[in-house]
Amino acid sequence: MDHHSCQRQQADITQINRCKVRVAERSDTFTYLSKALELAGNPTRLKILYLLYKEKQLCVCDLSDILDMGISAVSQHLRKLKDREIINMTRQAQTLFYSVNREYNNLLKPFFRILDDQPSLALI
Amino acid sequence: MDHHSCQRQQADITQINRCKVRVAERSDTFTYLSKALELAGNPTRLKILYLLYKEKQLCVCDLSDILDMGISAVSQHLRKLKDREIINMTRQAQTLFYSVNREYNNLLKPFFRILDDQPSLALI
DNA sequence: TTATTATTTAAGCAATTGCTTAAATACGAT
DNA sequence: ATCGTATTTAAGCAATTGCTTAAATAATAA
Repeated sequence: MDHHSCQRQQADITQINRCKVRVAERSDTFTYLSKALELAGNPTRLKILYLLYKEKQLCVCDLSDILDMGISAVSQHLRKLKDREIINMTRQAQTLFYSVNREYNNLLKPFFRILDDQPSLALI
Repeated sequence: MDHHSCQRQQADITQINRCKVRVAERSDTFTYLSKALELAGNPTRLKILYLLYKEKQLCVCDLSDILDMGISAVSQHLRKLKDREIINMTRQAQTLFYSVNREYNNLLKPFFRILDDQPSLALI
């Protein structure tokens, strides 16, 4: 479908075409990044990811306790993260431990750093 | 409401309490970051943000052309970004130009860099 | 085997998202 | 004033999200 109903007279055709190329060339990267950001953009999931980053590994039960949420609700967040391979799972007896996948640990590190640098409010 | 129905026997109470403190101390930062990531996590909005970053400023009409989407749809994405002050707006005659707010430009720079580093598929 | 513990999965539902279409607003030119 | 251009805003709706509750699965212990 065409949408170019709006063409302002001073539109810079060169700029518009350059932008179309930028987007087209990076199509896969936009998909990759937006899927990761979409998942990290939920406050509960961002907390889960940060906690896994700090503690190396946690189980659904720990997270349920920490976040004061139902186990099932947390489990479903973990499932979404696991489905996109943002986190890994390992079993130790009955307990399933989750950890952040190395690749995504690096991708999200700038945000984890911001959370690390957070000055403690407890000092006020 | 209490949710701590699950208490595995080997649960590390010290770890759980440490995590609760981590989350509580960073409550505002989690909110701030997750709101930004939530907005950047939509593929259309990530493209808009990257294009504004590269081109300094664009109007809704340019973006509509580049992304092959209706002007109204793009305008509503811009509104969400403007409401959270992720982008700024300046008028030049009839045309409204949008640009990325400096603070969020820095916050999202790691992702913009990944998009910049994207090897051109045109070379294959 | 049966029970217990730890967890996932399925079903259901209210709230939110992202689009479409149509109406409203704002500035500029005649 | 009136018209054209550029854009936002409102209304409506299908699709998705994130929770709850209840049922299913998996490993261990008795």
